[in-house]
Amino acid sequence: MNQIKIYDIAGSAGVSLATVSRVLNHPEKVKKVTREKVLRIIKEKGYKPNANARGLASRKSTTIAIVVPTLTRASISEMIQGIENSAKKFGYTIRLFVNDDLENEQETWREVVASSVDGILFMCDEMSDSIYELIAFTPVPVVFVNAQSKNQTFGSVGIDNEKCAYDITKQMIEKGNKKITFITTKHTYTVNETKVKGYEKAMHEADLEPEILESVGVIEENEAQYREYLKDHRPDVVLGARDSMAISFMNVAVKLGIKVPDELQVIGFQNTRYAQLSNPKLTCIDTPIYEIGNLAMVKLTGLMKENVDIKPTNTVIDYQIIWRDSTK
Amino acid sequence: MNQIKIYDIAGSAGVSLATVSRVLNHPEKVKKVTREKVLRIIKEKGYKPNANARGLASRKSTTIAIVVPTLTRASISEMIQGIENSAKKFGYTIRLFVNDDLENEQETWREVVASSVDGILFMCDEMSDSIYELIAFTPVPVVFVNAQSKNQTFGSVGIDNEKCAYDITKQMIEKGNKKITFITTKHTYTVNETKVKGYEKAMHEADLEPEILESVGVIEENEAQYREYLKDHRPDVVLGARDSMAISFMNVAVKLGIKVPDELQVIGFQNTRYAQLSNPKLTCIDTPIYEIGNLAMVKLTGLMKENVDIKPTNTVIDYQIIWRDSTK
DNA sequence: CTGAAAGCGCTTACAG
DNA sequence: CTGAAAGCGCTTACAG
Repeated sequence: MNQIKIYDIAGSAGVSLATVSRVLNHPEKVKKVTREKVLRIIKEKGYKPNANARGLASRKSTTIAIVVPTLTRASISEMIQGIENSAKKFGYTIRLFVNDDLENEQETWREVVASSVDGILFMCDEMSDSIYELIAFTPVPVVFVNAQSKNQTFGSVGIDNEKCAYDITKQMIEKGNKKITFITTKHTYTVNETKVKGYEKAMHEADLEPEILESVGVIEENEAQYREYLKDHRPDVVLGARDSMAISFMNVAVKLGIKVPDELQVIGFQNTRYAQLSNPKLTCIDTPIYEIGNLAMVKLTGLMKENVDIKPTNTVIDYQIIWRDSTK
Repeated sequence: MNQIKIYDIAGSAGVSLATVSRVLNHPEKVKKVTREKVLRIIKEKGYKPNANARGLASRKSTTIAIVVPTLTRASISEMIQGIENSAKKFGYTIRLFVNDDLENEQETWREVVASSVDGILFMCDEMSDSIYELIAFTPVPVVFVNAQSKNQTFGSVGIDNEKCAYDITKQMIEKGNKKITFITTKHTYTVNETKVKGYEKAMHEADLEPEILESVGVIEENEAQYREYLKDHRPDVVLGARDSMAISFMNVAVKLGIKVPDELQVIGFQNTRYAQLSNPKLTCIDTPIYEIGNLAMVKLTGLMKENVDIKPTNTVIDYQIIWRDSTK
C-alpha cells in the first residue's frame, strides 16, 4: 500500500497541490468552502504530509532533539516524559539522542544538528569544555535542561542546586545534627558539583567539617563501599546526590542494625519513584522533574518562534522538601 | 553560521556533488584518491548531510520510530536504552512517540508512519483491536517488543510470559506453598493477562485456588489496597506482575510486622533497578529487558534490509530467576 | 570512475 | 483566493 501524497488529495479535491498545502499550513488564506472540502478528503484518506519533504521545503521540521546522557536514571525518563507531554501540545515530534560515549561528543552533536531539528533540549551534565563551543555555533536554539554549561551563555531550566543543598544542610544543622555526610558521584557532573558546593558552604558556616563520599553509581559497588564506610563512621545524617545512592546507603545501614531515622537520617535529592518504594520511605528534595521538562519545552518553543536572537534566560524552578520516614 | 552543504564539499574538493554523495553512500564506486580527498574535506568542515533531504531523495531515513505507552516504567526505559545502543551501531537515529492517549491511537499511528521512518518498534501492550488493522497496513516493517497483538501477524521479540509465570508458580507450589496471590494491573495489558494465565494454569494443576489482586499502578493507592487486603488474607507467596507492585506489597507487609521472607515471600516480574534498591532485595524473574531491546533492533534491521516480505517471526528470549532476599 | 540531470514530496513567493 | 513554478539538499539511474 502506497502512502498517500499531497497530489492525491489535490486530485480528489479538484484543486492544485498548492492549495492543499495552504489548507495545512495557512488555512486562513483559503476560502472556507475549499478548505472544508480539502480537509474532509484529508481526513477520509488519512493523509499526513511526508515529514522529510515538509522539513526540506519549509526548513522547519516540527521536530526537536533531546540529548540525554543515559536512560537508566529515573530522573531523566521523567524529564523526557514532561518534555514529550509539552511537545505533543505544540505539535512537535521528538528525536532522541543518547550521548553516552564521551569520546564522540562532537560527532554526536554534529549528528544532532544535521538531523534537521528545530531546536535542541540538552540534558547532559558531564561534558568536556570543547563541546560548549560547538554548541554555541548551533544554528537552532538550545535549552539546557537541569544541566548547566560552565559559562552561562545558554538558556536553561532547572533548579538552584547549590541553594537547595545549602538549605537542606542548614536545616539539618539547625536541628542539632553535626555529622552530616554528603554522598556524591565519582564522575564530576556539574549538577552534583554544585550540590556539593552548597553543602560545603552550609557546613563551613556552622564550623563543621564537610565529609564527602564519592560513589561510582553502580549499586553493588556502592553498597560494599557504604558497608566499609560505616565500619568507622557514624553519621547523623546522610545526603545523597541521587535518590538511588541515598536508598542504597539506607539499606546497608538498616541491615547493619542501625535504626533509621532514629540513629541515622537519610535524604535524597531527586524524589524519583524510587523514593516511595524504599522502606522507610525516603525524605527528598523534590526537584519537580516532570515540570522542568515541561517548561523547558515551552521555553524552547518560544525561542523557535522568535527568529531573532533573544537573550537566553535561565529559569529557576522552585523546589520543596518532602518529609517522609527516613528523617525524624 | 550556515550549515555546510554538499555543494560546499564538492566545490572545495573540485568534484561534482554526485561524487560527494557517492563517497558517502557507495564509497566503493569512487576512486581511492578522490574518495580520500573528499573524506578529508568532509572531516575538516564537519559536514553532515541534511537528514531531511537525504531521507526524501533516498526514501530511507536511517531513522526508526519507537512507540511506547509511557516512560515512567523503568522496564520501558531500559528497553529503549537497549534499542538505542543497537541502533547506534547500525547508524540509525530514533524518533520517540509516547502513545499515552488511547483515544488517539490511530492518529498517533498515522503520525508515526508519516514521520518517514524506515521501521517501527512497537512497545505498547494495551491497544484496542482496531489499531492492529492499521498497523498491518504500515508500509515499513514493524516489530513488537515485549508486547503482542492478539493475532500473531507481526514479528516480535519478547519472553514467554505465560510459561514464565507458570514456571515460577509451579516452583513455589513444589516448595510447599499453597496460598499464592498474584498481583496484576487493573488495566488489561496483554502481557500481564498472559502472566495471569500461566499462574492460573499452575494453580489449577495443583488443585489450588487462584487468588488475583488487581492494582491501579499508582503507589499510594496500591499501598492502601494492600493494607486492606492483608487484614483478612495471609498469603505465603505474592507474585507481582511488576516489580514496583511487588515491592509496594512487601513494604506494606513489613510495616505490619510480617516477616519477609519467613512469613511471606515476594517475587517480582521484571528485575528492574527497583529490585536491588528494595529492602529486602527482591527475588525476580529476570526478563532481560535491555537485551530484548537490543535484539528487537537487530531484527528490525534485518527486516528493513530485505525489501521482500519475509514472514515475521517471533523471537522468544530466555528468562531466569534471580533469587534474592525476599524468598526463602 | 565521474558528471549532468531528474526527481523525492513538499512549501512559498509570485502572478493573476 | 488560487495555480504554475522554483527550490529545499540530497540520491541515483543514465551516459560517457
